[in-house]
Amino acid sequence: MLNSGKYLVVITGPTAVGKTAVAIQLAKIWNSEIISADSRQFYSEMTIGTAKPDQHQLDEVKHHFIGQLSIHDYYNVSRFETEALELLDKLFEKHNLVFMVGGSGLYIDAVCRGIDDFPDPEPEYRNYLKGIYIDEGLAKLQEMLVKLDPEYYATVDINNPNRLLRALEVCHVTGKKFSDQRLNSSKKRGFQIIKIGLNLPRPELFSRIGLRVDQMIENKLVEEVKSLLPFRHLNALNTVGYKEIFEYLDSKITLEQAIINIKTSTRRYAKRQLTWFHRTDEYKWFEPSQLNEITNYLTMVCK
RNA sequence: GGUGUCGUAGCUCAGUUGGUAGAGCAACGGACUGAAAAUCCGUGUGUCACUGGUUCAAUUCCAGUCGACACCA
Repeated sequence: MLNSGKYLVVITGPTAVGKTAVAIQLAKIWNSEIISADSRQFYSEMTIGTAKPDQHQLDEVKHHFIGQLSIHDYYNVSRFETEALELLDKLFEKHNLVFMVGGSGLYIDAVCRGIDDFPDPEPEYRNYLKGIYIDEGLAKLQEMLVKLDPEYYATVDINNPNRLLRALEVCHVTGKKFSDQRLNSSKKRGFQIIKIGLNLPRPELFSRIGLRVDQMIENKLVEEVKSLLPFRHLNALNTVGYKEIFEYLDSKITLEQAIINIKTSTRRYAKRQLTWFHRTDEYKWFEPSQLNEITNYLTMVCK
């Protein structure tokens, strides 16, 4: 049943552009709620380094998917797709517009167009593959994949260990070729989707990134990271702002250098986000200050 | 003041037995369906400090100038 009066408004853009503030303003205007699509703000232990909305902002508008996980939990895009869709069903009972805000392009796409169904990975087998990668190198993984799934091998980036590992893992768990199951099809959703991108001229964005990193340090980022030191091997902590402070805590670099490195990594991350968002021309782009224009646009589009 | 070493990409440096130069990092561009703030790929952007000399040809050799550092006074 297609519910044409329901709209998911996606608000995205590079890190530090000012998505949170805009989303809160819009959600207040429509008296609605916010689904976060930020793969690092999920974790309750990571607050300062992920620039989560502060308590005041969280009190203004109901947010979902902020701090609902522990860094010790296993999570992935597919689960996010399922959980976000379940939640959207509920939210659309009360709201015509629901806002999804975040910078994790893959997670946004999973909600908007879906992701193919695969069984959950087996941790033991994943570790086994990782062991092979470490002991025998990339070439061994390539050799394994070309035998199991030559079609995928021909199209995949064979220098990217993550891609190879993933494909091998799926072949093993399902007993079928990865390429036969990777349909890359678009699923129909029971709501309309409106995509808004926020961006700023590069120098302005970069200066905001610098300021925000300085602010994180003032807000005691180092303390937060220090408390997570025992868990540094966890995937959640393979994150900009945390990696660099770990190096500082290891006395490999000075704090000053760590701060410079965080700014650099964040700029590069912002660029990667933009590359992802520009894959499609589905986004209508605004500057974060154009709240009136965005509001008018939404009013016009959401009938 | 004297002697020595150095001055090459945004940064750290390599190199050319004389034929106008290349690595890492940064920067810039891109890919990406269960790790995605992850992971991976591509691109060299240059008055080789300056001025003169030798030479067919100088970033390279020689002299001077300037600058940095070290040591000696």
